[in-house]
Amino acid sequence: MSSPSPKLALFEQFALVAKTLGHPQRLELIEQLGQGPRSVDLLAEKLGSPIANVSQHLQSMRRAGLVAAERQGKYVVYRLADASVLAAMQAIQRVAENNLAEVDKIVRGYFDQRDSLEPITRAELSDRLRDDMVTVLDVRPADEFALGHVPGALNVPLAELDARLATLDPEKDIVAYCRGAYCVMSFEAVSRLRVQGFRARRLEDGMPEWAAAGNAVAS
Amino acid sequence: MSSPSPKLALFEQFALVAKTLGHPQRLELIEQLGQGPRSVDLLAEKLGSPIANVSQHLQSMRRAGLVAAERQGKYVVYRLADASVLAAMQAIQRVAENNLAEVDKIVRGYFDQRDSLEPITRAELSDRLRDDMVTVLDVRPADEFALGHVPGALNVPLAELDARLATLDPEKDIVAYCRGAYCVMSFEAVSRLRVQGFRARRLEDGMPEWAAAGNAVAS
DNA sequence: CAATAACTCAATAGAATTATTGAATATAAC
DNA sequence: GTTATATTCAATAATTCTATTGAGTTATTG
Repeated sequence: MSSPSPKLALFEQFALVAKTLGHPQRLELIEQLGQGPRSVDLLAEKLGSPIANVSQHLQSMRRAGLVAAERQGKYVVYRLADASVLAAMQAIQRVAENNLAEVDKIVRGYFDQRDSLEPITRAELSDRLRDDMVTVLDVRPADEFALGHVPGALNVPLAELDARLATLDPEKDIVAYCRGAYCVMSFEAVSRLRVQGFRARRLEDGMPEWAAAGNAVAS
Repeated sequence: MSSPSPKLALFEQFALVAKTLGHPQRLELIEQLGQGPRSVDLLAEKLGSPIANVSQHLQSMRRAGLVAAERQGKYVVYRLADASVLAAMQAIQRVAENNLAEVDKIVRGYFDQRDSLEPITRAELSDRLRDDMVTVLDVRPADEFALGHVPGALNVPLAELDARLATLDPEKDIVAYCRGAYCVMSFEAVSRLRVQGFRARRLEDGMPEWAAAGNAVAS
């Protein structure tokens, strides 16, 4: 805690933020919180981790200015501190995407269809939405959909995709979105839809970005 | 290295990037490399750290995709992997700036004049440069200036500021820039210039950002 | 006012990170 | 070739981080 120069003191604060972002589980928490405020309980369930563990991660994230907490009855509800947190996570993803061969390998290695990787931009989707030419698929689990989603989106959780193929209009293009840019469920959904002959693409990023871009979140 | 789900594998890669950003010394290295490629030797001298230590940090940064290295004669020259690295560092600074009271405290606590904190934007500076109404001061040490700077800037290292006050035109506004947005030398310079009656402000960010915005770097 | 649920706290052991030291390697200069 | 310089490597000890466990708090429910 003893920092002689203000420069070092500042860099220590910046490092605290970055270091706190540097843990997979905490990134997952940010991904979840990007969709809206959540209780410790629910987050722990989503991550499949012990509550005490998640609680500690959340507290270190609060100390680093990444999240804020508020008690609501018997729950403590955490939310992202502000939009800059998602921006920082995206900036980090961008670095990894550009410069780590491993990232490319993981994405390409897991999904066989190359074209399933080509995303559609938000602007493009907005255009085509006006003409009603496209079905927007929210492939997150039903409980996450229920807690907030983009208006007009159809909730088809990945687990139910096969069962609900018949209800999808094969004449329309399909755009699938998920939690965030690297939520793999949208990759998987598009891959499987294409095998079935649908014209499907995934949105370049997920719920929080699209909601932030002016599409109100329906609860 | 055993990652069952591709999702976790991806998040581990992202975490690697963030974790590697999470150390003050490595952030300082990025600040230095933001100004241009540098040898291990020079970086170690700038940071005042043992060469072996800096070398190890640089190597971990290379593994995380933050920097690239190239041997040039007996030197090994490191550079930032790409522009996304600086963007990520800025995004992290933004989070700290918005959400950590400590950052505000450090900046405001160290410099007494509040108005010295109000930065001028790049766009504003560009406008006023056309009318030749402003002196642009590069307050970095002479060796860093020599390795690359913004054309038209006057190099007045902080250490020589007092001695060179007489050579500055008191009729013109002064804009001071430094290494990056949080390089404290520009704060200090503006503060001291104001005490002497100059109309001085600092640029909202530093060398790399301004150079990236289309102002070629002169060597 | 118990009983329960949600969360935090404290303590601990294991793992990872860091700085330091001195040896090893690669290149250039002589 | 020998020497000097720049960098990396390897080994170590000190520190920090992480997950786990169980106990302690706060708030709701009956």
